[in-house]
Amino acid sequence: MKEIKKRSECPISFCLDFFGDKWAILIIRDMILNDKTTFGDFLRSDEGIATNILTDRLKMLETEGFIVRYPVSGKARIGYCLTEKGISLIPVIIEMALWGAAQNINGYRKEFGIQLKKDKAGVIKQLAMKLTEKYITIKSDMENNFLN
Amino acid sequence: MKEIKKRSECPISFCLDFFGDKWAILIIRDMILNDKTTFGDFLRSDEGIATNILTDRLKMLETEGFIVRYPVSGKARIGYCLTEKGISLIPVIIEMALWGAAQNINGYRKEFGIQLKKDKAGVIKQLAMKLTEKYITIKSDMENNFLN
DNA sequence: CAGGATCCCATAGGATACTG
DNA sequence: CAGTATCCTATGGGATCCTG
Repeated sequence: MKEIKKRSECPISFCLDFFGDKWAILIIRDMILNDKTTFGDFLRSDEGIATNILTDRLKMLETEGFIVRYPVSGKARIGYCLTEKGISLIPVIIEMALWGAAQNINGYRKEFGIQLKKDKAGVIKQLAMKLTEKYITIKSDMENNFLN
Repeated sequence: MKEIKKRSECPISFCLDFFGDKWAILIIRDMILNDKTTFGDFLRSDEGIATNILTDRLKMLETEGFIVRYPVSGKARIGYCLTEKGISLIPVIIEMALWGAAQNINGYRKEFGIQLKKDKAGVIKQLAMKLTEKYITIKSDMENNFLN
């Protein structure tokens, strides 16, 4: 598994050492903005991640405490959900989205960029609430199943 | 020179395709937060960038319009300065710093994180003003030298 | 469908020595 | 001091096939 190497005590460098991994962030993005939860969901993103890379990054994100695995019913029997630590990345992701949208005005998410500019704090709060709620539900479900 | 590959139309992916380069961001960080301007300055950062990598990234950042080279007097005859495009990265850098500081509370920049939490908008504005002023001065200097 | 296993190669980037 | 050049190795990651 690709491991995170801390190169210095600088918080920005620290952030980059994790965050600099392009694939990992795209998975987080998909969870935050696109409501994706399963292996297949992530696989189908436009950037075209390979299965071995996806497996690797999901493991890494789980090991580092950004996401948790949980059982689901249906064809895909595994889901992934952001933890509090994962949710804490929302502001960084949003700031990246704003910058990317500003540079890349023809991108298909121009609307999203504009919405963000209007009400960044609101969007962040709303996303965080939604994801936290989901996380809490899943956590309690898992604890209950464990007890039974 | 390492080239930037755009993998999709997503603004976050777009941001990552550039921003995901850990070395490039550390150079930008040094310019924004540590007032570094010369090759030697960047070389001396804690993360220990190699000379070939540094050269490569400086070229890339210049090509992509994030920085400009300018002549200076003294031992180091070349300086680097952020353009408007480079300055536009401040909010992303700051958000990363905040996240990094929150995760890595023992880092030597805890104080910086706390200051940021108290007055993020103010810090961003102040940094942007300072850097813009510098950029404008250097730009007009260079234009004058070119005319003479 | 989730993910493991393999093969294989392009390339990032460290170390080091050199130049103007 | 600001790069250049070269060598060399680790590894990221694409493609493909396999399994429970």
